[in-house]
Formats: sequence, structure tokens, C-alpha cells
Amino acid sequence: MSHTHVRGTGQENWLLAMLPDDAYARVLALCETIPMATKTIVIEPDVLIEYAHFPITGCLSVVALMKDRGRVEVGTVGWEGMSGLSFLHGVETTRTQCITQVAGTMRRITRQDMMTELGSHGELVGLLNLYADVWISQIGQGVACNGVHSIDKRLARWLLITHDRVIGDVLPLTHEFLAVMLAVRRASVTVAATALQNRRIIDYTHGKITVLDREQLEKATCECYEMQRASYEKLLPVTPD
Amino acid sequence: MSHTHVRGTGQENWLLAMLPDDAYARVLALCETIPMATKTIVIEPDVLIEYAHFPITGCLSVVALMKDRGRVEVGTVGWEGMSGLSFLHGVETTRTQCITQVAGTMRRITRQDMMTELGSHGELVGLLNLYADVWISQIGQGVACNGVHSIDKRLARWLLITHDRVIGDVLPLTHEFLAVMLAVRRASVTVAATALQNRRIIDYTHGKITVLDREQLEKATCECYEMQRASYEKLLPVTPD
DNA sequence: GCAAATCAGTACGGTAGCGTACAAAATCGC
DNA sequence: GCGATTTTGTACGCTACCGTACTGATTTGC
Repeated sequence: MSHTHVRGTGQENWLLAMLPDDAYARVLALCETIPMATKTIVIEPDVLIEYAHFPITGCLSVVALMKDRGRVEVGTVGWEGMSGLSFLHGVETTRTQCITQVAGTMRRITRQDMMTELGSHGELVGLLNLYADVWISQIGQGVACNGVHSIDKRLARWLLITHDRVIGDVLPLTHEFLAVMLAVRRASVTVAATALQNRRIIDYTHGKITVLDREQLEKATCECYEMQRASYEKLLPVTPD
Repeated sequence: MSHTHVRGTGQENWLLAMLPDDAYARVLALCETIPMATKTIVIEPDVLIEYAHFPITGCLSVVALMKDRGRVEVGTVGWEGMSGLSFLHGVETTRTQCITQVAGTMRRITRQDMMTELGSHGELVGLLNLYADVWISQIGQGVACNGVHSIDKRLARWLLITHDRVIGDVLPLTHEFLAVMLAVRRASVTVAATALQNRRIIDYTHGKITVLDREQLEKATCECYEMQRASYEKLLPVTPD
């Protein structure tokens, strides 16, 4: 494991794992644990949010839908976070879509159970507050990065972020999908990815990108990855392993 | 007033104005009301936040500082909002800078008074929760917009956002400053601004941009302005005037 | 095992925006 | 009012990325 690598255990979502025992038991009893297939839409824009999702493996993507049918990723949610953060703020719809990016196992809780839990006990509220702060930092850095950095660097950042959120070194992602996430042409992704492959930093076959040399990948990206990672570590100290 | 135009009264910050009388009196007693000069830095990255600021007139800008000394605006705070939103989440530092963009009058409250207020009473917490949700929507749309829209459109959006936050139609902004905010060259701003001026949509002399035809300006921008405005209006219903 | 579908490689002209530079115009300090 | 400073106008070659399109490679479905 690289020194800067933050990885989930694949056993439990971080927010849930950090709950004290009694709160954990209480919240877990409200959750359903389900497999989530790629491209499942878990939140539609401006539609009452049905569930909050806590990924254990796999990850979700928060996506802004543009009028011209364009789509741009705003942020990524993995084992460290939750979809439906609006619930924390007492809001039950959002203007962005949330879609499964990498299939995995997730716990989900209904809107009503979530609102009841948040209204009656403070443990989860405290953790979600920390997560909200991190989320704001993340997407703030995303605004800046999308404004000024090249596709090469943004691709590397995106691979690192996803690598942090899956188990293993294989990311089930097509160039087409990456293009949507980075808001660039599919062809641009192919060019950037080919460059990384030629440098033996990644390898890929159809729909599967393998991270070969994470250290070099970190060197190939912009500062934004490090910023984003640091904002997690400030607030979400990783349990020793 | 244009049909889509949301403007402050210049008398009070919206978050404070929406407080019930007793809470308003209590919070106001904790605030200091001060003039704020352009370019005053109110929050430094990773430094303990001293105050939360509630603009009454003028506005603040949240800016990401890049390692190469580049700067990119993440979002804008005016009469509808507050700097130091982290306090809501129990966090006392942030990774972005907050700087005065347009001089004005603001109320400020110390970290300790703010934390005490948030911990002991719920009225302000409720409003800040709504504002946090709006803020997240705003910067999410900013991620998308910076990713895909042209400088022309982004400039128009930025002028509209600022116009919504100042009293009158004169925005005291130089091209140089706008360039930082949009993360583009100063020369690019001049070209885009000149085009708007030729169309009689704006006028400017050194450091002062005047909005002449707001309706056309709205037509010249991308959907992102409308999205951002809508997210305010959903949560912050404007008092009738 | 073969057809259909998906995914990846590559190319080419077009253009938005960059870095840089320099000069003109407006404003400020005194 | 005059020099110094700030702000704006404009130009030029350059690069990254776009839109589009076509081909080839791999996987999937049956």
C-alpha cells in the first residue's frame, strides 16, 4: 500500500463504522443491505429522495444534468460517504442526479427513517456534519480543477479518487463513461489513457482499467487530488490497519 | 425590476432577517456591524476562522488557492448568505480563502459566539441548514459550468450573480479581477466584455461595470445562472416588495 | 461459433483560449 | 495639472481540445 493511499475495508461504510455501538446497532436495524448494479440511478434531480445510500464497496457519482443533455460529474461518493446528504440539512430533493458508477454493496435507509434518526439522535448528525464539510471542500476543489487543469491531469485525479474507493486495483470503467465524468470527448480520454498506458502506469482492456503504478499516477495528476485527499484525512482519521 | 431578478434590500442580511424576533435580537447583540473594504481577506485557508460574516451590502468570494499561485473562485456570498459556513458543521478551518469582492457593510460574529449560538438555539441552525444546501447546489453547478461553458457565458453568469448581490447596477470590478474569478486571462475578459458592451448590454469605465440591459444579459449566459437562481428561490422565498 | 453490440484507436480540420507583449486611455497622488 | 499608476484594447503565434467520422478489436448473446 502506498503511503498516501486511503482505502476502505470492504466490510463497512466509514460513517456507519464510526458510530458508537448502540447508535450503530440502531441505525443498522433501519438499513437494508443490497447489491447495486452499475448505472442504477439512486437520486433523480428534483424528485423526492427515497433513500440515503451508504456504500460499502463500489461507488456513486453525483452528476449535474445540463439542458443540452450534457452530463458532468460533480463528485464521487464511496465507502467514506453517503448519498442524500441533503437530509442532513432537512432538504428532501436535490438538483443533481446520483448514479452508481462502480457496482458494489451498499446499505440504504429510507427518507423517513433517516429523518427520524437525524431528528432524535446526535451521533450520525455529528458524522454527517464532518462529511458535509469534506464534501464542500471536495466539490470546491472540483470547481477549480475543472477550470484550469488539463485532461491528462484530471483523468489521473479521477482514477486515483476511484481507486481509493474500490477494493483492488481494477476499475470497471469505459472511456465513454470517463468522458462523461470529465465532461470531455471520449476520444480525448482515449488519448490521455493511452499515454498513461504507454508509461506503464495503467493498463486496460475493454471496460477494465488496472492501476499498475499508483505512485506514478499520483505524480501525473494535479495538486487537486492531494487537496481532496488531505481534506478527508483531516476529518476522517483512518483506523489503523 | 426584471422578473427573474432577486435583490437584497440593503437593510439586513437575509439569514438574519428571517430569524424570529427573539432570536434576531439575541444574534444581533452578538454581532458587530462594520464596513468591509475590497480585497479584505476574511478567511485564510487552514487558519482558525475568526468570524462568520453576514453581508448586508457588498459581497465576498470564496477562492481556491492553487499551488502555482493561481486562484479560482469557487462561489460568491452576498446578502443571502454567510461566510464561515463550516461553523454549522462544527469545523473551524477551511481549505479555501474568503475575500471581499465588492466593498459593503457586513455583520460579523466571533467563532465562539457563533458556536455557542449554534449549540444552544435552533433557529439559526435551521436557516444555515437551508443555506448549506443551497451552497452545495451552487458550487456543484459551478463544477459543471467551469467544465463545459465558454468564457462569454461564464462572464455573463458572473455578472448576473454579482448584480443580484449589490445595490444598484454598477459593479466595481476590473477585468483583472474578473479574470481571477473566472480563472482565465485578463485579455479574454476584455474581449468578452467588449462584445457585451458593443451589444449595449453592459457599459464600463475603469473598474466600474454598469449593467444596462439585464434581460439581454440573462439571454447571453448559460443555463447555470438560472439553475443557481432557482436553487435560491426554492429555499429562500423572497419577501414581497 | 457467429452475428451484434460495445469499446477503443486514430485522424483531420476547426476554434477557443493561452502566454506574452505592447500601447493607449483613464485615474490617482500630490 | 502632471507624472505615475492602473486599467483596457489589441495582436500574434501556439496548444489543447472539440466535433465528427471511420476502422478495428473485444466481448456478449444466443
